[in-house]
Amino acid sequence: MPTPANAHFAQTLISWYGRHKRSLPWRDTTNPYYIWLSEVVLQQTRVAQGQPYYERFVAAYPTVQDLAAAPQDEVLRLWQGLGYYSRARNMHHTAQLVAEKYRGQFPDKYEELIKLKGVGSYTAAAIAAFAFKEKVAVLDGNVFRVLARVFGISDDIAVPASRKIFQKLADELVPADEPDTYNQAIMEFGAIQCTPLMPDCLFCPLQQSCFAFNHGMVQELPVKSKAKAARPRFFHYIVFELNGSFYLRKRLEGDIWQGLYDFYLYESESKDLPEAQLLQELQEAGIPVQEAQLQPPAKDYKHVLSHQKITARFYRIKLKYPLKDEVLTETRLAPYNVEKIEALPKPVLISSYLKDAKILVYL
DNA sequence: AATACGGGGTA
DNA sequence: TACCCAGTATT
Repeated sequence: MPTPANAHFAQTLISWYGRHKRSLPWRDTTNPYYIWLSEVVLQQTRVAQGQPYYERFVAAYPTVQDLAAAPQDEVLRLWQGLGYYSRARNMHHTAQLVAEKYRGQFPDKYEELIKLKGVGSYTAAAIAAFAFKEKVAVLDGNVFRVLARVFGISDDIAVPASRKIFQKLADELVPADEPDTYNQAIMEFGAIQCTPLMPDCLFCPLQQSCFAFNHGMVQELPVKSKAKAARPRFFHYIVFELNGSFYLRKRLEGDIWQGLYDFYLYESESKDLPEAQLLQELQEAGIPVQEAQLQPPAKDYKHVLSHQKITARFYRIKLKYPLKDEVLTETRLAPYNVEKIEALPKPVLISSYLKDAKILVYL
């Protein structure tokens, strides 16, 4: 049973939610497939950014069987631009498992859900609560923030060990009768009212009982240690062109953008790479290129990820003859015409270049 | 316990 | 430009 204080906390949030909740497509269903889809899309992603993707996925794949049957390239292409592409790969994998092994039925318990690839503690709790009304607490960034402020918890939310503290409290707060509404409510409250930067404390229904507000610590909570600086990387892309087709290759495991397509890539340790050295590298890779063929980069592309700061240059080369088979095998490059390129899943950096270079005109 | 994995929003 | 956001899998 919740303590009176806990019951008040939950009731206050549920009441606030009734008045302030946004109308979002995944809130009108208890279909675990749609709820799972929305939760995976929304991992590490703002609602405004994820919603169009969710709608496109539902339209393209109305059932888990539809998603399971889709080619990976198509799934990744729909995911293009959302980032953290392992989400899409794991989602696809899980769709195939559910379709084939579970007869299209998602597990209906937290303990089973969390075994699915791409479903961690947050997503398992979200599906269990929203689709099956299981009494489990979701713990996402919003919940961390709201609990840290209201209850005055100063543990660093960036360190995994703190999770136990927050999870225990979150678990105690969930009301047995409406875990679904309560979990939606606390996340929505964090996203709209108790925001990271300028929380609306003036009109907050928890103002009176909020530790952070009462102690002037709203700016200080939650405590979160800073991430280390992104590592710089320098990419030199060679864009081989032949009769209106361009050579691309699918990226492998072990680096960013696994499963997405880009060009022949030479990476250097520092920003500047003499053209002669680049030609030398190509020569050694079995690709004889004359200096005259090489169209120098128009500009530097800066592409910032949370953990890497990429500077990219694109060198376009019009070939007179196709690349040799040995080279294609070695580099895994293959020629694609413009229509094919459009359909391939590509990193945003590659899409930007394709647009600037007027290779793809609609994006 | 620490690190890798995207991209877009805001001040 | 600089900083902010915050789930899952892997090491």
